[in-house]
Amino acid sequence: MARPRTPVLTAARIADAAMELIDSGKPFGVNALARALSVQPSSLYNHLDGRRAIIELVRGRLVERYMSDIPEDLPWDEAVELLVRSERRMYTEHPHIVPLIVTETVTDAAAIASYDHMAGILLRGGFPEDEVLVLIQLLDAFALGSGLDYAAPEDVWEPTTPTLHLARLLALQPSGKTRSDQAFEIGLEMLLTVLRARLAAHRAPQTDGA
Amino acid sequence: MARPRTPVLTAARIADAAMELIDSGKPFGVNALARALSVQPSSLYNHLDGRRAIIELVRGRLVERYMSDIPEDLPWDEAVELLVRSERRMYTEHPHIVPLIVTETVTDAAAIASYDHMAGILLRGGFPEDEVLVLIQLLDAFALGSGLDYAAPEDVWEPTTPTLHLARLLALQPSGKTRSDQAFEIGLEMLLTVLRARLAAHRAPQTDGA
DNA sequence: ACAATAAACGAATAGCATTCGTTTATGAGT
DNA sequence: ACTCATAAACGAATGCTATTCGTTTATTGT
Repeated sequence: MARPRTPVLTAARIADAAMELIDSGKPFGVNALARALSVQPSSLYNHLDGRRAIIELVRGRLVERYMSDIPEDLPWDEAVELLVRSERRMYTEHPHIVPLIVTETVTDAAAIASYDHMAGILLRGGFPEDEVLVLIQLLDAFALGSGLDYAAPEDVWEPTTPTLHLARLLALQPSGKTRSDQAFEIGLEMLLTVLRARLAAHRAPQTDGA
Repeated sequence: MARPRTPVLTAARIADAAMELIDSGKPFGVNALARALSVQPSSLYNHLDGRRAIIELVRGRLVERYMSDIPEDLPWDEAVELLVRSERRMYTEHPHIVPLIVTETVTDAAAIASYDHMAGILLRGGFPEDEVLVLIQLLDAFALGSGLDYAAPEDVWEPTTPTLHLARLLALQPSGKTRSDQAFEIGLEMLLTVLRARLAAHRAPQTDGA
């Protein structure tokens, strides 16, 4: 086959198929994706720059789907809560994307824009410039870890040797997902609490009576 | 060559070579490791169970090296601080291990023991059983993220499109490592603060005047 | 109409992890 | 001391992977 009369592939079609392949749980790869599209692997390179680009494309799709539509006029802490909840939902509903994106540099425009959005929220909230990045990173790591834990807590820790506590704590809770939900709520509440406290401390640094 | 008069490989030798290969920054793989050991890839399987086992072995080595020797009689918050600092140092001094271990289930005995140790500290500190795991996960994710950021902040976010804040915040600080150190100190202080506050709330749940 | 580009294929490359059969040396048991 | 199971190496083979390159042909722009 040479150039087809009507194009077989599009970045969008590739992204859709990639998401489907990833969500199916089958191992993701360029060749496997080409097979799913009934196309030769090399054909994909006419539309994309290889594996990493495909993953970034999928990341962008998900970010657009889950992280857009955050109202602009919310108080900073409500906006942060909404963003973290959205990000976690993204991971819990697409858990197989997580191992693929955690090891890749974020270059996708929508994803960058989302982090930029978060930066703006924190800056407008009053956090100092040299703190915003670490806060974003902290919240991001929390959302990511929660998503991973939701998908498969036993895929995080798998004790083979006897433990004093860990095995019991892992087995303690009823359903893994209910437990993970509770854990997420606890963690989110803690993070929001500490953010609010820290902001208050910045606004009134003299009140610690030193 | 058949069986050599004196064994060429040992699990320890393999682990050493694997650490060296990983730390060198060259791509890690079974074949590459075998090449570094002047051995056929298949020979490694006489001592180990493949790639994942090698990575877990290296994880264990690092955990033993960095996470042991935490005094038993410290107050819980000092012990937590020491553990998180140790873990972060582990990642900052061996950044290339991070992408390898984040996607692998923790099975190594020493690593499990370390998390178990942390669980014991938090339980003895007075945290409720159904909170300990999420706290460990939060601290772990923080240490991991900090280590990654220290090694290469530009490997986390790489804006290609113009941003309102992110690019400026990334470029703001002098040296990446100094910035990352400050970020780590801020994050750690926040986490310890929120842990102490939460523990106090557990001990005196009636004081919120509901 | 013609040239440049776009988009497919197919073949080839170089790497990967893993398995299997073969060889031979070592160590244990009698 | 002899035998035999085991240990530990090799080498070949398998079936993946990502990527590049040349070829073909259809479409698009001038």
